Amino acid sequence: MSEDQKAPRATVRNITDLARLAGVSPGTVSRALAGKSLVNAKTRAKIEAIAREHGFRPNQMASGLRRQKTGVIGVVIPLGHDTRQQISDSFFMTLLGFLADELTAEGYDLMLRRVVPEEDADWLDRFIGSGMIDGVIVIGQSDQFDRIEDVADGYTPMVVWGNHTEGQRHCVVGTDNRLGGRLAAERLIAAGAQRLAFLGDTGPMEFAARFAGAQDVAARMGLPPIIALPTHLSPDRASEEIARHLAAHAGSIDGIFAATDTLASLCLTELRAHGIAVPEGVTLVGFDDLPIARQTVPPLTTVRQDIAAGARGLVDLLLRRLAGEKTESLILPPQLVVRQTA
Amino acid sequence: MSEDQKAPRATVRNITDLARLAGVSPGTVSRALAGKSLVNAKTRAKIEAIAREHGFRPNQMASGLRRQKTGVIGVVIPLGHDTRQQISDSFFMTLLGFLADELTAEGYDLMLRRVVPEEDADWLDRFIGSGMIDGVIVIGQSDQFDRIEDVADGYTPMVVWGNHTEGQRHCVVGTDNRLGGRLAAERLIAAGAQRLAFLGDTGPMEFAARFAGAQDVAARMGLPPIIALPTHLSPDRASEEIARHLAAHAGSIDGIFAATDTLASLCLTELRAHGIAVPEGVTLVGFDDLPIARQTVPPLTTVRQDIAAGARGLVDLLLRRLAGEKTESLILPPQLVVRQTA
DNA sequence: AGCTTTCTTGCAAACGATTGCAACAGGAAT
DNA sequence: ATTCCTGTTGCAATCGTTTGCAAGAAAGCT
Repeated sequence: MSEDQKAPRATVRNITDLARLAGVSPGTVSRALAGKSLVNAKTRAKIEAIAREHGFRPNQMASGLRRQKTGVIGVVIPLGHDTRQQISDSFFMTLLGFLADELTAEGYDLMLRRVVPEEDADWLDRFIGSGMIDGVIVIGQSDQFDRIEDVADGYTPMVVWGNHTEGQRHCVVGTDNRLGGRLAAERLIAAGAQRLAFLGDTGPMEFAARFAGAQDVAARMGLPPIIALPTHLSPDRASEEIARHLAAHAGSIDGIFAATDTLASLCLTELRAHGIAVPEGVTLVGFDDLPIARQTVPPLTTVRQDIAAGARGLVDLLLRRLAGEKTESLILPPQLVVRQTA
Repeated sequence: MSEDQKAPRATVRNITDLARLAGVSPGTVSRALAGKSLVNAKTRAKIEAIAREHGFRPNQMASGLRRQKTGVIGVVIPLGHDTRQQISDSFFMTLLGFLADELTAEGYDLMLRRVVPEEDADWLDRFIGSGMIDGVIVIGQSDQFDRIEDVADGYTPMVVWGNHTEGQRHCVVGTDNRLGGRLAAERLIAAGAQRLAFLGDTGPMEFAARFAGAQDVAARMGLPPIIALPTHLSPDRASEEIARHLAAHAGSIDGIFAATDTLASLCLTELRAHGIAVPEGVTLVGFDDLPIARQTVPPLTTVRQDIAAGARGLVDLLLRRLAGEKTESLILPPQLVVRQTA
């Protein structure tokens, strides 16, 4: 009777409290809750019952401290100069969503951190050294390639989304951007364009590679070099920049390769505003194949990145690295999706 | 000399190693690194120098365990029946981006967790009880209102993004969806519509409130009740569902209130496919004012939610609650943005 | 019965940082 | 010179869980 009254009242804050209630030692409770085989079935049942009744869960901090692993994977997004935009960038966000799925499926939690490398040179070491994460996924190299390289040798459980460069030391997962750029340029040319432009910042490595790929094709075909029309990525700034570019190069270009679908979509809007028909007046190809590509008017021809496969690759490689394996980078093939803008 | 050689070689894994190098006790190192005032300036400088030289950072797990606070805020997204879509949903993702900003600015880390309540009834308690987080932000009530209510009394540091219901116990931040619904309906009617439809699932509370608000207006104006055209949220399924709805109700409706801009955009595409002009044949209003709303053809009239303010509110309230304050819910006013679809 | 196995369990030492308390130095005040 | 501060520092307990080791019990073997 007094037991019936006391039991629910007692708060179980730790394994020791629970052990007392169950009449066993803390060690046994730990083993029971961890599902180890070395505990008697009846004892385990009893412990589990009490735990359930009190809604008790072992403290992950303590567990993490003792086991020297936390069950948390860090995901860090370094923001370039263009601070604001990137995280709201659909591509990264979609990737993040898939990452969350994959990590959850593998029993890991996800710790998200945005960093501005310019304000905090130490961003990567700080995250890694915090002791809070078992491994780290870096989304986008931004302009931090060197810093990532510096860390790569000393810290194994790291995988990066980005562009692959010959001989680099850090493990990367990403689309073959150069090939993607080639596909885009080939399509523009096949659709009749001769004087091409690349729309977007060529600073980030991924974009630079896309630009280079397109340039390859132009050179091979004997066309004039592709001109770069730099923009920021945030929609508001990009829109006016695009308008300016269009005004400046009105008649001199007939094919545009946009660094991302987002830019392509904005470009489409500006083209309409300038009374330029697509694909009749100018052909246009985007990159990513985000959902928006299907809904533009006309629907956007673009180069598809398989984001889900990318997320799967990132997590898979990271887990293998956590298991001590030495892994190679993973380069995914882009795929041209022909719709109506080129 | 031997010191010069030995110092860089020695690995500093914890505060004790560092203390040995500095010739002080671990306690002093802890105080120095924590920036407490009770340590001599010279000692502190020396400790900091050694720490920097060895790239040492105190282990957050241990610190968290001892201090009983982790510096991490959990952000959990409960996924409804419609598992896949939600996290890639632009609205939630944008909110998440802003949350990351705000939390970072306040010195907190963000632990992201997706859960499927149907598979894991215990999702909220599990997260809270993990000991890994100081507080939790729930993004979207989904169909978990009751469970959230259950927890609200026993666990203070929780704030929820969602809809406010009279007398609820958990602290919520959200847009006044009912008012938003009224604004949308009023606009549709002002633009000449008489027979309205609501496009979207009316299950989630937010959507139900938007629907109800619109219904209020229809009733007040003496119009026939608004019919609900349910859809899923994932673009692929939604598209065909919208097509079906349009086929079924072709001539019988002249104004559509879409639950989200994403749906509105899809709807616009389907309307075009059906040869229905907007706004001449049908008027259309969306909800959210996502970037895409500006880029549809024609640009979308919509009801704006101030996502940045929402994120700020969530974090602000959560911090106040962490400080022990008892806070009220925060209801943000929606704002009609008139473009060209109504 | 005596001895080896096989299961279960308890004990106690970690994991690494924090912090109340006490101690000690050096200086100021008496 | 004695006493009292004030400012620094060390000591050791603590946060809650895990786990190697050893002990005890039960069961199997000769």
